[in-house]
Amino acid sequence: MKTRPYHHGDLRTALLALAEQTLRERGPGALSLRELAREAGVSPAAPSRHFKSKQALLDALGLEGFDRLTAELAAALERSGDTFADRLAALARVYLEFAVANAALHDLMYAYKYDPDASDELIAARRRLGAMTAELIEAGQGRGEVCEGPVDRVALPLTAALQGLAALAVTGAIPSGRIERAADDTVAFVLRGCAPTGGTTAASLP
Amino acid sequence: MKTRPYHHGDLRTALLALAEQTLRERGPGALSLRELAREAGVSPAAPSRHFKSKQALLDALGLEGFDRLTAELAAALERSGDTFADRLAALARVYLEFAVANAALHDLMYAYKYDPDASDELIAARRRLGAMTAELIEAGQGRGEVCEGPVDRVALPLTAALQGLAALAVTGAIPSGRIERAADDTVAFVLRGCAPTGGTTAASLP
DNA sequence: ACCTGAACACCGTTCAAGT
DNA sequence: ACCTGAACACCGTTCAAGT
Repeated sequence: MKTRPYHHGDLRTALLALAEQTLRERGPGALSLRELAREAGVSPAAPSRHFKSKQALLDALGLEGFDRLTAELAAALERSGDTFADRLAALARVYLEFAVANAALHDLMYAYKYDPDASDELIAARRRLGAMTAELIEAGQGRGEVCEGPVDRVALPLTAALQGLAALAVTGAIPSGRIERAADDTVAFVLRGCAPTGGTTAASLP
Repeated sequence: MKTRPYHHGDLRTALLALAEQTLRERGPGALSLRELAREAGVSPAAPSRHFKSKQALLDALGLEGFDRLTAELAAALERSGDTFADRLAALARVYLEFAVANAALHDLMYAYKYDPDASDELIAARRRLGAMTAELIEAGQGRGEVCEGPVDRVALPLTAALQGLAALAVTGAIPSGRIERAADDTVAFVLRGCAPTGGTTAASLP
């Protein structure tokens, strides 16, 4: 007779998977540690062995999100062309897709604002993502397709535009049928913003 | 002898004020209807006469935030110069200031994503804010300082950049000492993005 | 090492009853 | 109309005890 073993097997992973499902299907307000434990067939106190608090579980979930997003972006850049315009378009497309397809998770990833001692790992993951766009811009500067100057002065507005676009899409400010065009418009907008001064735009370079 | 009257006087207003204070001082996670009631010197059931649920109180708070922000922006535009560059800079400055000074409230304003039946008033308030930037852009087009075309195709990227900038500032991605320069950079970035095609930028017009 | 059972101090919401 | 008191069905977290 197949009886439940005393040990779950991999409760930590199971809890994370269940949490992500709940997040996706019923939003962050519906996420309860006790309910997760029930769904995993385990006592209310069991999760505390793997996550010292509910916030710790949320942090772990957010970290997973950053890792997945970073991997998807890296893969997309791998496949993309060499011009700054091509690479920016690829980045924007994948980022927006991720944010829309994982709206609640994407929210969580940037919601460590009120965490008393925000998880260091989470901040590090975010920094890794930031490093990707910095590399993108430096390469663009090397090709003469992006205006010169400290990377941050371009990276910040660029990141703001992309993240803001994702926020608009997720909150429904953009009708879902027009998300792709909004993305194209934003990429064109950002390209003009990044263009070398006093000359042609990056998009019009050979 | 001064004894507490049976009626509070203006419980609704008192609850909203207490809620905003808690939000500001201890973040959204610390917001409890019961605690608010305690602080107002009233029974746990009393708030339900004024807000049919906790979410309804949050919606009312968000609505208040939109009203205040809209008023501040309108006042700033009133005082500002006539060029698109001037008006955009004024808008950006005030918006960013508001977001940073009211971080938790600003968050709340855009957090109706998972509200089952998102408050219509809240959506309307947001639309009013959107109308302000649309007017800004149309005026800029009228002066030949913004590229032609459907307003949305400029308004969306512009809004994305400003909202994204606010998000970066609030989450601490921008060191608080460099927020003002980041704002200036973003305004310059947006100006280039909005500029009439094939010509000088809006910033360089007389 | 991993989990249970029971307890503690909280929640939001509802509803009869009071003023 | 506005509020109280008491109840209901939940929470997150802790801690001795079990396997």
